[in-house]
Amino acid sequence: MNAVVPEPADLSEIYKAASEPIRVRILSMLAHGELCVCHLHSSLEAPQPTVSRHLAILRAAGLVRARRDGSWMHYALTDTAERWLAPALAAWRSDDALRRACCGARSCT
Amino acid sequence: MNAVVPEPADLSEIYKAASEPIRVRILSMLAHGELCVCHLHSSLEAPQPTVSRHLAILRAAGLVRARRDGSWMHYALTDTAERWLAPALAAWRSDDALRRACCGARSCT
DNA sequence: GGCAAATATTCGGATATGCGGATATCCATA
DNA sequence: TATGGATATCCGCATATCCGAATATTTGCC
Repeated sequence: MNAVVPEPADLSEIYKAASEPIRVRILSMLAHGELCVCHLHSSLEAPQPTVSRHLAILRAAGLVRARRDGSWMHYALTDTAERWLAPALAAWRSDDALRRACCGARSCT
Repeated sequence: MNAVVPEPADLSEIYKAASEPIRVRILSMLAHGELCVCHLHSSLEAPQPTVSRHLAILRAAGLVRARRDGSWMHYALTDTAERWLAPALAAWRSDDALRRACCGARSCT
């Protein structure tokens, strides 16, 4: 039920969706490429419902899309996010140390 | 008392400050260059206290700086805004029709 | 000093947002 | 069909945000 990715009507809606620390970290991680929720969940060290809720907000804003693969959901940036946010996220990432933590010995892709 | 422009600690704080339609329009107009409040006020067709409050939010986030010139206050983007937002604002502006309305016969710079 | 224009701040109420915890749903496998 | 892992949604509460209206502050000028 999420085939159609809405295009935000206003740049402020894009920024509102990105205006939360966990959501910026999610977007920043996804700027590397597609990731499954368990990846995000363990890397962010945030409760799973919290991560899921933030992903839903990003999805509703048209910034990420979901792809089901068995029981896993893989999330990736949409073209909208690539266009309006990815340049800043890429520049931001280099100042940051987010992406070191990852899901360790987990078996998810 | 606003000489020191704070550097936001997190990209999400920048986006939060930009996550409101009027504030995006203000930032977009300032991307052309410095403007006085009366300019913004009449162009936006928003009440003056509303504009002033949004400018204070942008100032607290380190996205704009103020310069006094007589009774007028001129606002401009900071380097932070130029770096993290201006490219998107410039691209967005071309899709938009904001900057047509201006203060008409007003005498302010 | 007193006035008027430009700008900023405060106050109160309506609305929105984020979070933790509990629970529901979806899917693969036995 | 039953079970367990992965993910999503619902509920209730605390907090944050926005707006309009009123008021305060700053500045230039007489």
